[in-house]
Amino acid sequence: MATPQWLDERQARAWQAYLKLNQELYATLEVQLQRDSGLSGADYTVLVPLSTASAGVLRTRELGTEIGWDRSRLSHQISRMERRGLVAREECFEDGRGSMVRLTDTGRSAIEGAAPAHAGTVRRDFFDRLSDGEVDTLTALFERLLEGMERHAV
Amino acid sequence: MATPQWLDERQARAWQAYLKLNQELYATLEVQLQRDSGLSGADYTVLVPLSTASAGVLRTRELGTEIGWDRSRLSHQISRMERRGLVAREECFEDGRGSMVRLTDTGRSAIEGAAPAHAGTVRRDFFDRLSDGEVDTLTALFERLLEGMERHAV
DNA sequence: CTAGCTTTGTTGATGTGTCAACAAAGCTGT
DNA sequence: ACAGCTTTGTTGACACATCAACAAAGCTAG
Repeated sequence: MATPQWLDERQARAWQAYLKLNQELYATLEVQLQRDSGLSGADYTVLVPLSTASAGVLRTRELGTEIGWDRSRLSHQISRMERRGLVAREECFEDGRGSMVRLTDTGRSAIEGAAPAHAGTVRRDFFDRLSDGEVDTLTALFERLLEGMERHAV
Repeated sequence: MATPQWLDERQARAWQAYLKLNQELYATLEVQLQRDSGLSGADYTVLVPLSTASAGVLRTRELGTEIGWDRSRLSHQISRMERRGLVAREECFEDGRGSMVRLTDTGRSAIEGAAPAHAGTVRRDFFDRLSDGEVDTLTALFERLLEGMERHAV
């Protein structure tokens, strides 16, 4: 989404920088993750909550809520990850509609192997170039923007 | 890409806010574009440089460089857009390997119809919630981060 | 000139994201 | 009990992104 005119010059420059930064940062993280661990960003996003859940099992719905994905997207992703042995589907006893996702040993090794280098890349390309004060400034601005959007989305 | 532990608390919070903001903002823009103009974000990105190019024609390679896409991604996207009549492929006379992409009348109407509402959404969810000083701060930080990444990418 | 390398673009395969349709189970009011 | 609504999850279709293989044209050194 390039968004040209209809923004003033100051805004256009800010917007360009924001879009470009996202593009570069996401691409870098995706490549690093894939190369060093064989995981995609989508895999990583799914594995993180599973790895911190007690027993490595989560209700599918919970998992989806936690990462902000809808049911379809998550179901497709789980199917692909199941094929590769990263997770396993299990029956949900409390609720016959539901299903559980279990982190396999393979999946746990993958996420534990991937996390340090991933976080290292985030630090190298993001936090190491910002002072503590700047990080706080960014956090405040991002959270303010987010709050505004959530109020709006309703 | 959720990135949990391995960042300190301040960093984790900043990173979460950044990821969430991107997710919300991109989703909002995508929905608004699609609903109000029938264009996707990918369509929009391709149409913008075409709409400002003289005669509405660009060398495919130039277009790709401008928006930072590789040849394959662009070729696939052009094929989909060509099917819908938004652009047309033409022969490149100066260089027999190349090809040109022309913005059709349909494509021009689409981008001109879409731009104001798109920019309006960007303003509403982003710039209207930031002071001029904050916009400048963000621009400076984003550009600094970008510069660091480009140096690194080599 | 021409053999080999580079540049440009297309294609097919596969992973990812969104949408609409569907099915099964749970819930609610009567 | 049960009809109708909601919740949860899966599936198929299609748009989008990435990668590797390929082909054709240009370039360059001998």
